[in-house]
Amino acid sequence: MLDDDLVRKEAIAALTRIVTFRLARTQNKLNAQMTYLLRQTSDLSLVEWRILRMIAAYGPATMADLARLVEMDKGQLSRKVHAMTERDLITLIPDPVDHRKFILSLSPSAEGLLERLMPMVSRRIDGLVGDIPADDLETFFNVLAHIDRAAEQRDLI
Amino acid sequence: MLDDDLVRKEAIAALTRIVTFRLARTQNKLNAQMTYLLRQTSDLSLVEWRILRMIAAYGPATMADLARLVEMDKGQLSRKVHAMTERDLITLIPDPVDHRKFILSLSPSAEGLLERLMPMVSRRIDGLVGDIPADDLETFFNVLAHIDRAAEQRDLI
DNA sequence: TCAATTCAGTTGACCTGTCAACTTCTTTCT
DNA sequence: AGAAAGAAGTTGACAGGTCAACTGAATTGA
Repeated sequence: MLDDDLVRKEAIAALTRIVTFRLARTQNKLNAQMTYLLRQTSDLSLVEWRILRMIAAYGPATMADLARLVEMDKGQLSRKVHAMTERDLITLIPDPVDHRKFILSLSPSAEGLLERLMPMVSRRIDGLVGDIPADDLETFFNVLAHIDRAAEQRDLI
Repeated sequence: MLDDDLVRKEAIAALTRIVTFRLARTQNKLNAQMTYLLRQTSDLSLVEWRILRMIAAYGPATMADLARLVEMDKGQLSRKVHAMTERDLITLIPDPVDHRKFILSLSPSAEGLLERLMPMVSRRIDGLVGDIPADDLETFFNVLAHIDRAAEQRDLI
C-alpha cells in the first residue's frame, strides 16, 4: 500500500470515528432535550410521545403497522400501548374483521394534549433547523442517506 | 401570521420531524451493523467495543476520564469495567497517588483482539464515508454541529 | 377442505441507559 | 489542623431496547 493511500485511509478513519461518535452524541442530546421538554409540559415519556405522534400522523392503525413504520419492537409497543390505554391516552378497538388486530387511535384527551404541546414543538423545530440554508440541509440529508444505506452492509468480515 | 410564513413553518416542521426521525434511524442501523460485525468476529458487545477503543485511543486512564470523554454513565462504566477485568480484557491498577482511582489499560489479549478486528473496522469505515466528497462531508458536519448546539436549548416552554 | 404456514399480539428474559444515593478519599478554605 | 466541599467509584432501582418463545387467528395451497 502506498503512503498516500495510508494517509488517506487514516484520515477517513479519524473522520468516521467522528461520524459515528458524533451522530450518537447528537442523537443523545436530542433525546435528552425532548425528554426534558416533555417533563416540563406533560406526563409523557419520550417513547409515549413518539407513539402518540405516530398515531396522530398515520391515523388509526394497528400495532403491527406502527411497529413497522418506526421500526419499533412490537413487544415494547404492546406493553406501552396497554399502559397508555389505562391512562386514557389511546383507545383500542378490536378489528371486527381480523380478530387478531386492534385499531389504535388517540383519545380525546390525548388529542388535546398534542394540541397543547404544538407551540413548544414548533419552537424546538425552529431552533433545530430554522436557520440552516436549504442547500446545506439538502446535502446533510444526502450524506445521511448515504451513511444509512452503507449501515446496511453486512459482508465486511 | 401570513400564509407564506405558515407554509414555511409547515415545511420546516415536516423536514425536522424527518431530521430527528432519520438521525435516530441511522443511529440505530449503525449500532445494529456494528453489533452484528462484532458478534461475527468476537465476543464483544457494542458497549465493550467502545470501552476498549476508548482506552486504546486515550491511553491508560481512569474511569472518570473515560466517562467524561464519551459522556457515558459512570455507573454503567464501573460495572462493565469490572466484568471486563474478569474476562481479561482490561487491567485495573490502583492509582498509587490518589487512592480513589484506578488506572485502566488494555490487557495483552485485548490488544491482540483490537488488532485482529482492525481490517474489518477499516472496511466498515470505508463503506460508510469512503466515497462521500470532502465538501459534502464538511457541510454534513457543520449542520450536525448546528443541530447539536440547538439540542442544548432548554427555554422553549 | 384441512394441514402447514404466516401474521398479530403477548409475555418472559436479559441487557443497556439513566438517575440518584451512598462511601471513601482528596482538595479547598479558613 | 480541621471542617466543608468536591471527586471517584459503587450500588440499587427502574425505564427502555432487543430477542425469542408462545398463543390464537387468518391465509395459503395441495
